[in-house]
Amino acid sequence: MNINQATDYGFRAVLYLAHKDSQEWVDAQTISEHEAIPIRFLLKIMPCLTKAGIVKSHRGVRGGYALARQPQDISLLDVIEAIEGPIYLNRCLEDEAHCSKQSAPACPIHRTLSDIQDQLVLELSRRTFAQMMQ
Amino acid sequence: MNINQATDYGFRAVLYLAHKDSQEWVDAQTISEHEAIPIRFLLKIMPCLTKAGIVKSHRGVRGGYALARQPQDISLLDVIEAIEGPIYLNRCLEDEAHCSKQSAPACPIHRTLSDIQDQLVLELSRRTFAQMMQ
DNA sequence: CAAAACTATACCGGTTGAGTATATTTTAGA
DNA sequence: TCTAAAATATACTCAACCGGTATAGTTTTG
Repeated sequence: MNINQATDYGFRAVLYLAHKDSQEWVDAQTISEHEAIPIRFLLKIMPCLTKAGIVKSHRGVRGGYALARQPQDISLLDVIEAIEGPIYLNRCLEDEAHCSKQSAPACPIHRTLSDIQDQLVLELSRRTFAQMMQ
Repeated sequence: MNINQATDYGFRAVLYLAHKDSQEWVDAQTISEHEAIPIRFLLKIMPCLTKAGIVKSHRGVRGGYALARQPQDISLLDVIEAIEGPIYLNRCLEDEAHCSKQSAPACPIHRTLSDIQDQLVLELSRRTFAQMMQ
């Protein structure tokens, strides 16, 4: 029941870029040093963020990364889903076939967890990087 | 970011017992059959629930399990913590030493996740098995 | 004392997590 | 045009965890 380390590093990388001018390319080495993220691991994480449209990248000499959207338009949920995929509190909420009783919709546990998951996802989508910059 | 299968089975076992008379011992075989839980796996999970004071057990002939508390006094959180231990959305929320920047309290990401974790835990503690029996 | 039940512990195969390594591609600029 | 700086793709490693099974032991009733 937790966020993985790659996602945590992703949060930090995005927050770091949020403090920079979005016209300026910041290379992975710089992010790595300032945020204490292993460089090779960071280089594996960043493409997830670019594919999700959170960050843009530029290769070659003087290349690097910059935010692709405004900080107020990037939520914690965006980063989590970019790196880990969708959130499911229980595997039966991902695919009802996982319920060994084959009764997901009628199951009160399923319904309760579904409610709580919805609240969690909503809350994560409300928290933006703009809020965390202050 | 999810609840594991043992916990899911734990929810079902507790909910099943909640529908029974608490004076009556229900054996693992019966729970296993009604809730479609692999018997040997269930037998590994149940001691977590007894140690947490959620369920009581009785060995020997005509032994089994029964709830140790009223359904309205058992929350989803109780069962999760009994089986998985405490909830931490991020490993830095478990132990600040995990923060590679060594700045957990000052970190806006840490603070935000901490807020969200508190909300999640509160919500899980509000949902009781009595509510799920209706 | 025998059988029915729970308990403790160890094992196992598969998957995920965290991170490293290597080779490739793109680009700016000398 | 060549070189160096950067990102990308892919594969690898090693440990931990997950889901489940197996074995042996203890307690209790009748």
